[in-house]
Order: sequence, then C-alpha cells, then structure tokens
Amino acid sequence: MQKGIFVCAENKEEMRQALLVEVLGGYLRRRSIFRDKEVLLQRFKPAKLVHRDEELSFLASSLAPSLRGEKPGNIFLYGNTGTGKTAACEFVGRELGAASAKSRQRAMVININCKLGKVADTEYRLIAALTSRLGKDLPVTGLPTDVVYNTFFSLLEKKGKTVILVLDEIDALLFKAGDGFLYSLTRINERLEKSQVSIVGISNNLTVFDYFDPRIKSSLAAEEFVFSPYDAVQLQDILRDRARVAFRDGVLDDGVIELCSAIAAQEHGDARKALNILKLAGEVAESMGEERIGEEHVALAKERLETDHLTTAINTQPRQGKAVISALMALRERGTKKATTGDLYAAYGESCQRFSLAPLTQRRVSDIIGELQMQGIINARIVNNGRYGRTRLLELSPDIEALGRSALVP
DNA sequence: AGTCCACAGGAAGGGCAGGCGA
DNA sequence: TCGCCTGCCCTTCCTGTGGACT
Repeated sequence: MQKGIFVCAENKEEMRQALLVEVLGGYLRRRSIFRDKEVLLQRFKPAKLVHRDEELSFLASSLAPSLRGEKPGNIFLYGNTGTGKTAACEFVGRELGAASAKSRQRAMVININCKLGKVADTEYRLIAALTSRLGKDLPVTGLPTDVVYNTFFSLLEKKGKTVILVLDEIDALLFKAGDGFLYSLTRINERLEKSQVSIVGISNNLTVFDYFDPRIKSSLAAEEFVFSPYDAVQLQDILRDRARVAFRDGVLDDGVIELCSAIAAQEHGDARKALNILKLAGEVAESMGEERIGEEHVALAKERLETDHLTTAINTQPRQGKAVISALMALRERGTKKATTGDLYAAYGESCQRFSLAPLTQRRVSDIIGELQMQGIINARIVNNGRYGRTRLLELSPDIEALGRSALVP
C-alpha cells in the first residue's frame, strides 16, 4: 500500500515534468506573435515623437542658444505620467548633442532621474550623481557636502561647456530634501568662468513651483511649459506606429489598438500605459497559445496590469509598512471599516508579533500612515470628535481591499 | 469660558553604517 | 585607528487642533 502511494507520487512527478517539457517545447515550436517586442518597452527610444511637435519645438528653441555658447534659460516642464516629458527631453538632448558635435561650441546634456533607485533623492546623492556623469565617481556617503559641491564645480569648469542639467521627477527630491540644492545650482554660474549651467526640471506635480522659496523662484526665473495629455486618437497613432514594428503582420484584431488607447485615455492620456497594455495583451495571447490578439486579451491584460501594480506596491513596502497594512486588513476582517489611528496602532502591535517585528512608536507609525496615504494604499481623513479628540479615519483603498490578505507576502 | 481628549505633526537629537583623511 | 562627515531610521518631547462637554 505504502509502495503504491509512492509509485503514484512518482508518476505524478513524471507527469508534471512531461507537461513542463511539452509547454516549453510548444513555446519554442510556435511562431511568436511579436516581431520586435523591444519597441513596446519603456526604455525604447523612438526615432520620432508622435504628436509632440509643439513641445519639441519649445524645448529645441529654448535650448538652442547653447549651440552658440550662450546660456539657455532655465525651464520647468509639467505634465501627467506618460505625456512624453522625459522622452521629449531625451530626444532634444540627443539632437542637441549631435548638432553640438558639428559646431565649435559644445553643449552637454546630463539627464538624472531624482526618484529612480534612490540615485539622486537627496542633495548629496544628486550632486554625487551629477559628478559621476562628469567622469568622477564619489562614495555614496561619507564626504562633506561642500567637498562634493567643489568636486562638481571643478569638473564643470574643466569641461568648458554649456551644460544642461535635466532633473527628472524633481518633485521627489524637492519634497524630500527641500529646495536648498536648487538655490546652490542656480548660483553656480557665478562661480564658473569657462562653463555655464542651465536647469531643466521635470515634474508630474503642477503645483511644485508654489512650494519654492521666493528667492529661489527669482533666482531660477524658469520658463514653464505644460505637456498636455494625449487624447485617444493621438494614442492610437502612437500605438499603430509601434505595433507595425512590434508585431507580425495581421496578428492584431480590429479594435485592439482602439481599445488600448481608450483605456489609457481614460487614465490621463498615459502613452506608457497604452504601450504596456498592448504588450501585455500580446503576452497573454501568446501564453494562451493564440496566434492573434483580440479585445478579450486586452481586457485580461488590463486586469493583470492593475493587479500586478497593486501587488507590487504593497509587497515592495518595508516590513513595518507591511505590518501597518496587515493591521488595517485585520481590522477590516473584524468589521471595522474605518479605523482611528489608535485602533490601528493597537492592531499593529498584534501584526508585529505575527511578523516577528519590534513595534515602532505611534509617532513613527503615524508617519508610515502618511507615506502609505501618499502612495494611495491607504485613504485617510482627519476628523475632530470634540472632547473625544482629533484623529485620522483610516481605510484601505478599495483596490487594495479587493486584493485581500493573500496579496500581502510577509 | 474653560477644560478635555486623542491624536497630528514639527523639532531636535540618538544610534547606526559607511567613507575619507590624517 | 580615530575623528569627522554623511544619510537614514527612529525616539522623545513638545505644541497645536477644534469640537464636545462642563
């Protein structure tokens, strides 16, 4: 009997392996739906930017003086995610680089993302990252800030160029480190003789300028430009342009491009999202063994994209953040739809036991709540209950709640 | 009008890890 | 090795808030 069970288990294992071989073999035998998936990825740099003529023309005319050795004015670009701000800057930067290589006056563009991978999310890291782009790597910590600034200044001076600093997602740095670094950067030209520096700030937040110190506003004297969202028709043009290269001929059903565009247009005209959905729809169709992409695959892709996004958002939290989310989930399961900070802190204590974590103070948990609110994971509203005190009413965002506790990996 | 509650949130500083230069 | 510098995460202390209650 025992032997029988063992043989059964062994057969199951063999069957599972055979299935795996079949799946992989089938994958290799089938012709891929994709011709060149690369063009649908975020990192792909297109040779032309569709429907961004006005924006490109503004940027090019603003930065063109650098080709004559003159200092261009500072610029601030605003617009929702996926409206082409970064792509437009990179595009103009490449063209500028190519044009300056032919002319005597050489311009140089340095792109830094202030949010990505904590490369430049503090003043120190920003200047260290800029210094690294000029050819000298500095330690991630340990040096006095003035030493880092001085190294940066001397490298700039050595270049003898007009340097355009493109600070992408500058709001992340401003909210974290304050606007002091901008003051230093705007005064930089007073210290340089052979080089000059212009700043291009890129932000999703249209009100970011309001937070600046008046001295910095005056010192920057930046020209502002808003990137408008793409409409559904413009998104269709972008997708068609990429799909021609990305997919084999005839694999896209009628209406697929239109559906992807309509979904992204509803979400503030985000071209990045439209491309993501189209790519994922292709992957979904391929994983189902289909040789064509239909609207049903787009619907599945949209669903998967949202779930993946939310699951990633909560599972990339530090463990303390997860403990707070878990506490709120536990309260919801007990029927508390809207918890106060006090309720949450009590449940958080239990959560910490489950996560084997030392509990933080209420003050720190209060900050974590604020961080989770900023990321849209928690909805919070301050209420005054008279003599029963002032507190925040907290609930999980509906999307996170729909995912349930199983989405949270401790 | 004064008191009270249950926090919110600012300010200051401690502890830690890590790099640099003497 | 030591002192000094950094960023980061955290605690402690403190003041502010505003509506219900006395």
